[in-house]
Amino acid sequence: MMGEKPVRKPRPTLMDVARKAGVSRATASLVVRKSPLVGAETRASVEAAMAEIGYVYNLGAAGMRAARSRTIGVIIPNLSNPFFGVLLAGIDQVVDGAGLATFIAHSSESAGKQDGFVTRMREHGVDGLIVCPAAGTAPRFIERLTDWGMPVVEALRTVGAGVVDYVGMDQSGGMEGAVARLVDLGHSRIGFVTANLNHSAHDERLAAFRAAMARHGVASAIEIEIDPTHGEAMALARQMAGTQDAPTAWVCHNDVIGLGMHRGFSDCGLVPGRDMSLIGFDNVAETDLVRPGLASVATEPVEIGVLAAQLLLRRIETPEAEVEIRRVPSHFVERGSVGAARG
Amino acid sequence: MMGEKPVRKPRPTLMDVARKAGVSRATASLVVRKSPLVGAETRASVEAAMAEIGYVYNLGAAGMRAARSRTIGVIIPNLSNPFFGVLLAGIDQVVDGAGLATFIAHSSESAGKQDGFVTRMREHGVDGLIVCPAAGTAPRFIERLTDWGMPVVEALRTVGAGVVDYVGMDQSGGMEGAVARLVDLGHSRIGFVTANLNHSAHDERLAAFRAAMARHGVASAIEIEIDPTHGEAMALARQMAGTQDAPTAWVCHNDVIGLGMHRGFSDCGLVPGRDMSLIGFDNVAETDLVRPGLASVATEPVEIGVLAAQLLLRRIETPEAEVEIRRVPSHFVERGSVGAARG
DNA sequence: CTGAAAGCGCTTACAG
DNA sequence: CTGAAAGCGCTTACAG
Repeated sequence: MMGEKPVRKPRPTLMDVARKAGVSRATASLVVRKSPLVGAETRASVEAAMAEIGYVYNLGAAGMRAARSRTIGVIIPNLSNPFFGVLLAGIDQVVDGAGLATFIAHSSESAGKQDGFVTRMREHGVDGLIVCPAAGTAPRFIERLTDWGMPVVEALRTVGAGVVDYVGMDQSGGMEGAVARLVDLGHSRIGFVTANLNHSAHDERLAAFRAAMARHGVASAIEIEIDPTHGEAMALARQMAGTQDAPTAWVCHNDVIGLGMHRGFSDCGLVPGRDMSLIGFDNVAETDLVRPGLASVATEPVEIGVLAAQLLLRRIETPEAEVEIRRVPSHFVERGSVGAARG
Repeated sequence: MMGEKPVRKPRPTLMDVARKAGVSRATASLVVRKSPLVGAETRASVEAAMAEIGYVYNLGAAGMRAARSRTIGVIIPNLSNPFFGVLLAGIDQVVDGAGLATFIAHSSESAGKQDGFVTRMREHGVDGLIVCPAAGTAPRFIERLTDWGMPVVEALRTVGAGVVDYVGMDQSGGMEGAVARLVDLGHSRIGFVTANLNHSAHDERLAAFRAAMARHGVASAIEIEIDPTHGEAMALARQMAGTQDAPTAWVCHNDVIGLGMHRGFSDCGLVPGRDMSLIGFDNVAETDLVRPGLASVATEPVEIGVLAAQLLLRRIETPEAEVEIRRVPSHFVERGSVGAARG
């Protein structure tokens, strides 16, 4: 058994490998780095030596000389939101595929924690950073990173678009689809429920809503800002259920709010899609679990993650490349929570 | 503006700091490491020098000599499951508090990918590893890590319990509560829906169910294994809705299955809690969104993450410490999906 | 509290 | 393709 003496064994070095294989250390180094300069026979014997003595490449030492760590950092504002888990999976897929490792940090929407992380990541010598800025992050945050010469890509939210690469979603396509469908169904009193978070995606969604409403010649009945939690959204729906002349249709900043309102209306005996229409945003898996299903706007977190990682790798490779901004389209997904307006 | 020449500036070294402050490099090093050996005045002047020239501590170089990286690795099988996001937040909280950074890797339940990650983490010189083993991981996986002398803690699932520290959940408390409540309500035909995943938490849940059933003198009506997806669970519920003598109550391996069955039964016009009883596992936030709410067994992902990180830090500090196994209690949470058995 | 020396494990030119 | 030398930026004893 163990647990008695799990003492860390001294790791063999490249010198040990070289000695074992009867070559110089430089040659062994070339083999490790898969250089084509080494002959097949030599390579085989070095690799055999490595296997035999249990050699482990020391990336830290290599990086110190080579001035790169084969490491990137990712800063995520909210790990409890499944949306970010999926985004992370997309990033990981590309970064891992390129042979790099990912540091993760969880800002909990705190710009202060975020500042600390950035310093730590820099001390660890990350080759680049993907950041989804915490709510309330100042543009100064990104400037500091670029002053350092740190390759940076913003994802989902931006405070420095135009200065660094950015991959966000195009809110307008999905929002237009949602509003157009509501208008088609005869709704003219349409409300928007936004979240009290200060970040670009929030502002863009609200702006996209207003633009779509204007395009269809409808005035927004009401815009309400709440904490983006199930509980707050349920409370709002219960209140609205008893309100005279409340909107006949609601668009919500995200599915957390949409699902909460769905439950709140249902608790009051109102059926979404019949008594009022309800649309969320993000199209998370749970929209299919409630009855009737919650219509939503689909965004592509995996694709956004993949693109962000690709842009970062490019930026690391080519620091002087043009700043690039990518917007991943969104589209409306209809479900039972949407129906015709009632007289 | 930038985007033109974000060339990485050469970082100042400790030698630069020492020169600037008029001290030796060793003294500067002591200041960086917050050693008490340095006088207040000297410290102040060194710190001023660091600030002035924009010094950034090079953790890679420091770690090479000190033989520790102030870095740990975490291997997670499924980032799309919000449960793991929350677990990660718990881990991060402790690790970050201790001043270490976290590498994350996403195995997607693949033991093969997992092997690759472990090698890479080792090359990066992580000080320790928290692993939630992918389904199907062989015990050999953990043995290899301990052979290397790598500090390891298993979380949520174990293939090497007794050999390394492990923090899991105690399935039995919550399961007993769930089964006891069903029996109380007069149910005698109780089914269990398990997931086709091969890992310890899966086996434990099934065993806990059987034990609770035996304790109450009930024979399981049926045990069914499915893909743990909403779709499969919905399909199963629809099938069961039309089955003569189907169980009057169901316990599910997790909330993904529970929520899927909830929707499936509802689609057939059956109301959980009235026409049959339904209990999930994990108590995710979404259990409160469906109507009636899905009863579930609450486990504590944050606490499990916190404990796992604490055990790892201890193990790194004290490699020879006794192997420790911790089980975080679970408890039954009743909601509307549970009701009296009908004649 | 400080200085000079050696070394952590690798890569980078540079000469063969 | 190979070898000997220097250096990446820090920490660790060790003598003052």
